[in-house]
Amino acid sequence: MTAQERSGGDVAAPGTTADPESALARLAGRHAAGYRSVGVMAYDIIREAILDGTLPPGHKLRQETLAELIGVSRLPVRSALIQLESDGLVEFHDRRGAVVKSLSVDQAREVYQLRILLETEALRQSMSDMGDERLARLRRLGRTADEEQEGAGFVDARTEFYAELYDAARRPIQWELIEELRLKVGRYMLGWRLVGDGTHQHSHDELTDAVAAGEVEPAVALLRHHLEVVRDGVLEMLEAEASEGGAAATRRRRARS
Amino acid sequence: MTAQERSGGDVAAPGTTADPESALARLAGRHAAGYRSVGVMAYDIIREAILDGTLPPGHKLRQETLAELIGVSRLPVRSALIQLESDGLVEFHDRRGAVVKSLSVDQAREVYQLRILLETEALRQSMSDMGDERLARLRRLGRTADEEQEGAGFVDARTEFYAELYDAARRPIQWELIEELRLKVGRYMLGWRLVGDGTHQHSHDELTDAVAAGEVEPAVALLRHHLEVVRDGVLEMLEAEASEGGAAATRRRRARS
DNA sequence: GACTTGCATTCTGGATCCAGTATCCGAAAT
DNA sequence: ATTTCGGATACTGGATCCAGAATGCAAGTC
Repeated sequence: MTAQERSGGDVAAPGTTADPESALARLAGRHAAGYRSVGVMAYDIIREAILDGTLPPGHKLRQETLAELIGVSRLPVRSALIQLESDGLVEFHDRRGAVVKSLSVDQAREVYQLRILLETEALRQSMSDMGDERLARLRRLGRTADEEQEGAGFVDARTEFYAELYDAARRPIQWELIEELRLKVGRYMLGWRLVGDGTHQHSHDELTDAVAAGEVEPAVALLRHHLEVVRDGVLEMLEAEASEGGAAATRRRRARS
Repeated sequence: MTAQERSGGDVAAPGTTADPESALARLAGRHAAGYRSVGVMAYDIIREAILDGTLPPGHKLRQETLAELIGVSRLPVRSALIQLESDGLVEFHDRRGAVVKSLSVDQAREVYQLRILLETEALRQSMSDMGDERLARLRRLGRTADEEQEGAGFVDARTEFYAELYDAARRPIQWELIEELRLKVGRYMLGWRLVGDGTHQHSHDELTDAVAAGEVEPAVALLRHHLEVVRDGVLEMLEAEASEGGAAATRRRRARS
């Protein structure tokens, strides 16, 4: 019972989400199974909680609360937070703890600009060296990605698909950069998808077809278009959130450093 | 691997030769001045030690040794190592500690491929929105970068120059990615520069001229060529090191002044 | 009644301490 | 003599403990 009523007055004021505590506890339960080190478990749990919206942007991350929620000491939590800072998901305010980093509209635009640049190039290079067995894997993964609907599995399936599409094994650094960018917008992506109309459900399959046919420019065009559609959705959502959420943010007397 | 470390140079025997120990101790001295947190100090020290070659690739990083060398506890060292892992400079081997990550020839080639892609694009965008005062700063920084010769200042000056050239302030994420890539090859860059013939000493100035004239494609060509030259130098060095140093350098420590 | 200042609470960052495990060396057996 | 098994060593990862700093509250004063 150490978590007082502060949750009502401090951070969780915008009542859209049920309190992060219980949701995060469930996450911790799912992840409870064997991990080699609790540090990476804490990292995975917090990371997933941020990505699926359990911990919304701006949320203050108290080390002790997270620690007892996950069931470990504060130390692995700190390790996890440091990693997440390098990932660009959380932000440290000197001596005042960490908060979930939020993305400005400009930053989101920048991310998609970079993703288009990097991923179209990755696709070109990947297609210049495409074998049969990679193609088969790609088709299987694409189908799975199109089928998976719910949160965690959906993200994982998509990730595997793109890892294969961009030949992550042979271009690890390129893939690392792309993953970094995808991570930054991951939390907003999911939110967008919930309100999406499903028009682009089968984009993976289409893309795979073009790749299988060896038609580079059409495939690149498809990919670019897909990214642009997602970008527009995310930007729209962010802009709405910025104008409407501005009042709430002001209500919280959060001073910036 | 690195049998020499365990044989005695690592654990005890202080003041043997000009080992990483003493060099790192000097670094720690330079950095001793006021830091808000010792964690970031440890990070800076170890990072710099890796980049300037004091801690060569493959070197085993014992937490306790680093801790007492820097003069802090093991905990901030761990924090620093975690951050450096995210930066791609060190590598953790489960339960067996961390080592300085080395770059394969393929990975180096990939890095430069990505740098050319990202940095030429960054230059194009930056030049489409170039003001007078940015140009002035750029010229000043470029001159400084061409003048600075010795290690630390050289790297810093170059970084500032490119930060201005690519308009890091207005495109923070793009700059972040570029920095990440530069970091990965930073350690090898320096080694290459020591044997460089100085032909490209004034590359910053030339580039600034083209940028000032507003000639986009010539400027991009200059930048690309510069990167290609550096890439070839680094790759050449890495290949030589891989073939000749493979057997000898593993067990025999590399003497560095 | 409002503002300022001082004190108490709380939370982060750091240090020390403890347990688990991987490596290394030696001894014994084949 | 070589190989394998067991114990000792030592290092990493985690937990608990401690100090410093920032925030919030309250009391006193203008």
